[in-house]
Amino acid sequence: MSNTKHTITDSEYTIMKILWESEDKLTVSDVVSKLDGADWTASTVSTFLQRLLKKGIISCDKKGKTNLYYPQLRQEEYDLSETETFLSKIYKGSVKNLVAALYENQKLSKDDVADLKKMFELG
Amino acid sequence: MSNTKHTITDSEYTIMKILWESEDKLTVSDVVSKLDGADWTASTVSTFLQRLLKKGIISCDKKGKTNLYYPQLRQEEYDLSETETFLSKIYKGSVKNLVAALYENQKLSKDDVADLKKMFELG
DNA sequence: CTTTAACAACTACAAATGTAGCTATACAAA
DNA sequence: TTTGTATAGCTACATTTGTAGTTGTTAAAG
Repeated sequence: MSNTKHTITDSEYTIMKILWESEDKLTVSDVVSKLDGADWTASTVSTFLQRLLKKGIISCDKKGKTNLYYPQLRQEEYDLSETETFLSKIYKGSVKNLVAALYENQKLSKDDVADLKKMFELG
Repeated sequence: MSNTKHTITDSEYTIMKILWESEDKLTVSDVVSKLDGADWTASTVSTFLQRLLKKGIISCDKKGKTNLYYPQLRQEEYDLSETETFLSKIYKGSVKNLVAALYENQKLSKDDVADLKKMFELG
């Protein structure tokens, strides 16, 4: 329906992962304390949350003055769409091409190969 | 050594694909005429080429006044690095996770599956 | 030799992105 | 009740990205 196809930047994605991982709705400082690598100020995190809100990718409830943020988009949904974009950009849309490229460049461990084999033998 | 790790934007990547596909070094208007979807002016294409030059991702020779552009980075090299960045961002670095996600969401055709199977049986 | 078409180089500018500082307010501690 | 602390809601600003106009020059065409 509403083709409000907004992009999520890398920084925003970092925030989204935190929201997706959490069962509960989170405040700004909840998010800050869950930041791992990135050390952003609360102000910065707040800006990213505002931008995500504006894009309709998250929502929030108000508990008094405090905002409680939560996703409006499921992670699988977003990840799949990103994956398809990526595959068509680099691999003409074919996973096979991707896997082949990694394989040919010894980027797959024996375990990877074994796991993939197993996965397909059941299918 | 020189950690001049520059990023290639989507538009720049479109240009790079054209340079990679060509055997010969290309002028601005060669590139323009090879543009498929995107219709950019020569000016725009020229800007992208200048930026790629500045990033050291391409070089050019001068033939009189005209510049002849060509890649300084192999496509496989770039694509692999992009792929690894992508995999770690979305799939914890594991191709298996990617393939599994696509598989579980019926994003793989029977042909894809057959091809992948074959690929691993030989490995 | 003069006009023109092509091109490089520069300048420009709006939108998106990364990053954070203020300010007013509300809630909790004292 | 006063005071500190967290927070939301601006505002701000540099950088990157997408996109193109302008200018000066050169090579080709006539």
